[in-house]
Amino acid sequence: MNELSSRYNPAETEDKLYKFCQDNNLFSAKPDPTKKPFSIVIPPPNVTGILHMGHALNNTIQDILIRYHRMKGEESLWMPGTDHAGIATQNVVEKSIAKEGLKRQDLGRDKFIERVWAWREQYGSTIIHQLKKLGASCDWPRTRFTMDEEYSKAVMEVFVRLYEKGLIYQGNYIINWCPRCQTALSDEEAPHRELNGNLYYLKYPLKSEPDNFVVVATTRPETMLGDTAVAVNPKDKRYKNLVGKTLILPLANREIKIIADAMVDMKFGTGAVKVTPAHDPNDYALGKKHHLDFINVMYPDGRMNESAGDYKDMDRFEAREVILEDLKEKGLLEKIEPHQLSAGHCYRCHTIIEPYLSKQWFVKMKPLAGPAIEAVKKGKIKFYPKRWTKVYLNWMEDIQDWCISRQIWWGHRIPVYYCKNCKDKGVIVSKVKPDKCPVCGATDIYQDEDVLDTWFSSWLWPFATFGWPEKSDDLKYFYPTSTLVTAPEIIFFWVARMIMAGLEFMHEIPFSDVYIHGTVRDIEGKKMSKSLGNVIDPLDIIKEYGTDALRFSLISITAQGQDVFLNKERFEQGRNFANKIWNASRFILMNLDPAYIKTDLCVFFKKEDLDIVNRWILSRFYSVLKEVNKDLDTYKFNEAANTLYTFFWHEFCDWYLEMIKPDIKNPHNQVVMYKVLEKSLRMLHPFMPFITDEIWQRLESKQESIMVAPWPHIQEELIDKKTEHKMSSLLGIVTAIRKMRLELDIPLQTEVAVIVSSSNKEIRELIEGLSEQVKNLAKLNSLEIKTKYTHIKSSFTVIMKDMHLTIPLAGLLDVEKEKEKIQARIHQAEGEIKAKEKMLGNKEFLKKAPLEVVEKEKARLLELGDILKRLEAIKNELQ
RNA sequence: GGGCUCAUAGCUCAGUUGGUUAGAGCGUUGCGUUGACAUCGCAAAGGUCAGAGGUUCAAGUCCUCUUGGGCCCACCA
Repeated sequence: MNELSSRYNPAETEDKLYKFCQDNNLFSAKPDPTKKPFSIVIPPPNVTGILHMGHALNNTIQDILIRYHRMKGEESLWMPGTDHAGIATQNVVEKSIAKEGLKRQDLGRDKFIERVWAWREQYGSTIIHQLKKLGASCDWPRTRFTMDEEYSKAVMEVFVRLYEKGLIYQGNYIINWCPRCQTALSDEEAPHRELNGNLYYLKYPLKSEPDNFVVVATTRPETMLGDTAVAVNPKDKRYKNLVGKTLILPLANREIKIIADAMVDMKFGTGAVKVTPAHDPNDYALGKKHHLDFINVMYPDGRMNESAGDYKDMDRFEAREVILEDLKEKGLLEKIEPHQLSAGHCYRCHTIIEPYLSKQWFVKMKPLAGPAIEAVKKGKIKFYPKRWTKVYLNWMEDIQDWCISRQIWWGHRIPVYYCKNCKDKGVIVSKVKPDKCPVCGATDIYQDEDVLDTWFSSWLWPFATFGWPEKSDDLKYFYPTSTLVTAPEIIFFWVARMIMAGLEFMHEIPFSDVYIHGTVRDIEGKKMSKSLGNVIDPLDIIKEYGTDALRFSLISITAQGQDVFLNKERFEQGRNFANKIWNASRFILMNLDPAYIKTDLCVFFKKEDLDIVNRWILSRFYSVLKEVNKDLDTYKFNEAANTLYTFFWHEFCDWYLEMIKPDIKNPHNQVVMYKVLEKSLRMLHPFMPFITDEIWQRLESKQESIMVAPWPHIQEELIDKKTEHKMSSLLGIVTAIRKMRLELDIPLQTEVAVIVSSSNKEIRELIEGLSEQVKNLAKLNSLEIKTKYTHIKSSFTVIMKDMHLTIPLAGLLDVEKEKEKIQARIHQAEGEIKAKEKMLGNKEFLKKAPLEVVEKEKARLLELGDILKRLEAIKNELQ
């Protein structure tokens, strides 16, 4: 057996142990019919990604689940991979070639794509390396990439199937257009943000009476050049006799009509709204309804186009200023009011998006959403915490069609082909490029320029990673996966769509549980982001405190579904805990006779032979195990972590080890301290994989990782709540004695005897029986407890040598007040007993409630009886 | 406009279908380093559980309202 060095060194051990596990294939999983499968697919990070705290939290949670289930004997697979992240990656590579003075257009499509692949080759596994530093026990040889050849096949397959089912169509719509990225964005990719803008009031003269005007209000005056009508509410008396009349659109000098539509809000602005069907979604709808012209006044890059006349080639915002100047000059600008407005922003580059009319590909979502709503409503898929269910359902029930085409180069190219010969007459949708046109037979065939939205590949992740559409063994065994662990911001992007895809293509849900964790924020509640400069880099924390410290601290503050507020100091807790584990283990190793290692706990002793201290710690251990199991099964990671923390540090180290110190060579103590340590290590392992493994491998003196050790079994017979209760009273007494010693300023070596008398024989005996050990407690060396104990903890009689002293510990005891308190407690206990009796007498309850709950209630009832008796004894004593 | 969420110690937060004396970490203060651990130990101070009302034998926990934060969704030009 090796001795442990005086201080744990994370840097040294982490890489060594991770390599050990990888070399021994401990992370790999394959179908095994004798075992229950447990699988998680990683939310694939962007290839451009670098590890941030969000990843650290997300992946630590997954790793805990995987390691826990693996130890429980389930065939546990954590499927890793990365996402090609269309726009993000293209942006990165564009930036990199810009250093050579190149634009992607200079290279051309094929050459540019080559550069992207080259970039991916070089930097694409950064995030993977970083996940390994985190201790993630993924089955790395399986690593998938959404642009892999095999994966791409699945994407094509899906497109074709949906098209053939009539669920994919092409159409002209107002979409969110990013003029910088020059691509369409889905609604989810264009979040609205508040802006301080202006509301401009423009005067449009009437054709028949050029001195009369209709005033319209707009936030985007540059779009006026594309106006093809002005709309008013038919109920609006102000405009009633103007409907149908013609206006002259200033600057453009075009004639436009005044139309009436109920969509117009009379209260907003002037009640008259300019209609620009090509540049606004509402106006587009009006345009369709009233058969207006669609005049597009912008180039895709946001500059004004030839329809804008004199303003051609100006940037949209520049044009706005010039147009306002010109209108002002003509006296057609009535006023400008400051106005709070919200506008969509590109989620990648934060440019204000332009609602833009263009031809795009869409997926009809309603038919896909139906089954996905059902699955959640019927409870086949459960969200943790529950409240996300509602968010999900709200969105699904009002789902809009999904714009899936993007005008970028990096991504899955849309499998749609056109024949040059019979142009526009039809499209050919095919997984592979056809040799000739099926209509005219011509061979001059070209592919649609657009690529698919990145999410169009990631929504297939839970089955495409297993080789779908092939019916692989992996797919059969590991699908549906068990739990999805992700952040709330991608419920719509990803989670909902995966559910739809799973049900559509696999005819089965993709996962049964969805655990949504909080967002990692800084201590001021701001989202951590590079631009704010408030980032705490997990890799820095790993360097400074160790991976285990990072993981433990993160988990211990992650209450289910709450956002995580972080500052660096939080990680000290994890580091200190690691240190504690290390030192306790070191102490035990120093004092352990190796002969006891192999001893079977149950064979070695009878429970009745153990003293209360050992009985207590064993009972506590198994109670903790039970709690941790429950917490992990219900995704309460912080509670599991904190339960373990408190048990290990404040019960096992602070009390148990201190109490057995004087008699540490006693075989009972030897076996129990060793067993509790080694089982605790196993339980701590999912949270702190490295330090537990390092200690374990030395404890057991064998070349085997703790990760393949079984998760401890609960031994119900060793759980003894009564003993736990007794012990906690006892510890309370000892604590009180310590306090008393301080207050009396009794030097450590003074002989003190506390006389304890009690009507509770059991406790008295307990204290007497324990006195040997209590006597030996650290800093209580010469304390001997003899007899007197009263129920009232705050008062003790102390004998110093032969001098009797009665000392109220916490100030003088107010008997009247104390009586009142006791009476209140009695009242409360009686009330509770009544309620419990009623509950246990209720047949409905007994029928419905799980056995466990009933047992718990019964135990509580018994306990209450004891409490009541005790309270009454105290009451009598006070009289 | 609709929905969600939060308010508990100086700070950051736990608190499991209502039930024993409301907890932790950090910070503050005092005492303690003779072989596990100063990345430590023992203790102290610090709470009208945001406010008001209600249900109950019993409310931090359930209901209503008020106040003040945060987040998401939505077609206010």
